[in-house]
Amino acid sequence: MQNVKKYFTEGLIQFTILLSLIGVRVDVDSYLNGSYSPLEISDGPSSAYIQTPFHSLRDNWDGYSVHPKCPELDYFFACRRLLDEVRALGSPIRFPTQLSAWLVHQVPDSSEFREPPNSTSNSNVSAGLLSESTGEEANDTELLAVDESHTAAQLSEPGPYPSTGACEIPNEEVEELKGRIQEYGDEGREEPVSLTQLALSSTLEHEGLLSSGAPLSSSEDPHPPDIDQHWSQFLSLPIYEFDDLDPLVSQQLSDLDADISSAISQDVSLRDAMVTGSVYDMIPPRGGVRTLVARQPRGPLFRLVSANSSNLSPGTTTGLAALPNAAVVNGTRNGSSSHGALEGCLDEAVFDQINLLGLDGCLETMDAQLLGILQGIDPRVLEDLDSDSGLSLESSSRGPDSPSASEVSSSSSSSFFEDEGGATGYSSEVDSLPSKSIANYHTWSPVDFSESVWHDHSYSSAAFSQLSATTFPHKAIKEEPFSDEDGEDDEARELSRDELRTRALHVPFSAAEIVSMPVEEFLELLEVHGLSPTQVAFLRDIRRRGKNKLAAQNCRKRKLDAITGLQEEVERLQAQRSRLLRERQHTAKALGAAGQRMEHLSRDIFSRLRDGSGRPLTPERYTLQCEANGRVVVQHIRRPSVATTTAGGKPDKRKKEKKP
DNA sequence: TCTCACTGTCATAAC
DNA sequence: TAGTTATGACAGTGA
Repeated sequence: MQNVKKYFTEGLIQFTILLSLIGVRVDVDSYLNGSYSPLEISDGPSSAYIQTPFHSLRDNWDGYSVHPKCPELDYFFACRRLLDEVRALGSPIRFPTQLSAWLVHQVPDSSEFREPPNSTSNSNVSAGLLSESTGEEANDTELLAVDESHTAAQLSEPGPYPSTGACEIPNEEVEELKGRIQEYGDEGREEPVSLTQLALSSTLEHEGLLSSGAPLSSSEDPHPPDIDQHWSQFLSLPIYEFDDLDPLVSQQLSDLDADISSAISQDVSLRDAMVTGSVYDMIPPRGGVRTLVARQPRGPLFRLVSANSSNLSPGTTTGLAALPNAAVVNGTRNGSSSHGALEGCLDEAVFDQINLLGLDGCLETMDAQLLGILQGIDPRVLEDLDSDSGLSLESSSRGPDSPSASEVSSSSSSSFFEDEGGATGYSSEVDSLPSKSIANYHTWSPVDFSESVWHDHSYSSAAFSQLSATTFPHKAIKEEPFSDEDGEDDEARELSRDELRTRALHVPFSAAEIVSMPVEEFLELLEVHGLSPTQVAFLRDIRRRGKNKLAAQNCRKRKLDAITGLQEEVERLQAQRSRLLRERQHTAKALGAAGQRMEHLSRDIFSRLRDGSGRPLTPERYTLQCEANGRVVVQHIRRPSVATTTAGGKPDKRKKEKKP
């Protein structure tokens, strides 16, 4: 990781210094504002430039977000060219990136910053970096854009740069500074808080990405002209793989090419590049056949799709849409070199098949092909079906310790694709498919190849009906789009048994399709293909289980929603109760206070009033009444008041007083 | 090893 | 009557 950071920083520093030497201003702030990366990739006549902001890269990588075109990247191409030239100079230089930015900023009036960039200033900058780099660390190492139209507003942005962040540096000072930079470059890694580390610390935001990427510096790059390609490869790697790339830093770039050259294609079209993680779209049923459009997420998928689909006519593209199986070719572990041969085999074969088969032809040939395939089904499959058909098919109650567990596991999922070595799981499936079933798959191109990769045993209730987005590009793909054999095993584990069986039976529909298709289509399917009773029962079980699975998911979701709603209702009612209790207490206090004030006022008033005989009126015998017109009258209490606040003996006194 | 959450499946009732 | 939906119950699985 340190090496990668070193190379990354070196490139930026060299580029920056070069530009500063030739008097070109480099606007880091534009990059800071735009969060553009200097690491744009891709070449070619299509100009489908892909910008790769590191912030978005890390955030969106799981979502396969490929960044759209950005016309402002024209700056970056010039920048990149210069960067390549700078890298070609060799001579690694260690220097904080932010200091580089500070160096190259130019403003007409640099009076605000008079301190020359000497070692003291370096220390100051270092301190500034230490104290302020946290707010800028997300941006300070990404892009240096040549921007002659740099505005003062941008320059005046707060940041770790001295004053306005710009100064004019004489050439001799630059030379001196270069020497110091070289010194720092030689010493930076040994210093506890070196400038290099400071620069690197400013890249903490991208540390995960840069932690173990490919070598970036041309100083150790035996193939400087290939730097873009290496960058492309570097950027094409998922974040989680970067830690695994540390050893690659010390390797030759040729090795790197061999390892990850397939990770991304240079000739990827924009449309391919825009493909996101949602790799499937459901095509409306046509002729009783639902089709899946396989979108390739990225990596070699781009290459395969772009290389092949570009040769396909619209009709054949439709054929591709009708052949979800083709996705397995590309989906077979993107970037996994271990499957390169298999990919090539499937790629060529399947796309040849695609070229031969259009959607129309596909539909017409399904029946005949199905009949042929059903005759060629692996006897073990039929045996399994015979022994495990109907509702008791593949009961989940079989535990691993059950005597039938191994039998079931081998018969239900692995045995169909298990090679002689007994390997199980996804890898075995992938490995064994070409040897045992590739012929059948070629014969049955419509068979759902895609689910060899984007299988999911969870029919997302919302997405399953549409078979879009969430069904096949399941979480495993999103989490480990470039995973190795472990990821393959995960995928194999996530491949539902029904999918496996469906595929093993070479039914021209995936389990998802069988479940989602209308009953009319399903019945038509059963009739048209002339399936055996066992196969009919199998398909019905698939449909029943799939629907019940959806129902169970919906049911559980409803239950959870109900529970959640009830909990929220309880919380709401509890809060309401607390509020009402508080209001009641408050009201009681207010009422008591008002009663006391009323009593005081009454006593005061009565103390001032006299009856006809000149005796003072007592509140015990008289009361004040407010009439509707606002008049306040004194009324004689004719009967004892229940609500009186006087002592318990007073009513008796009133009674006594009233009696006379 | 136990617990818990999640999931798939089966059985059954209701529509 | 067949198909679908809803739901309880059970078991497997992984954290």
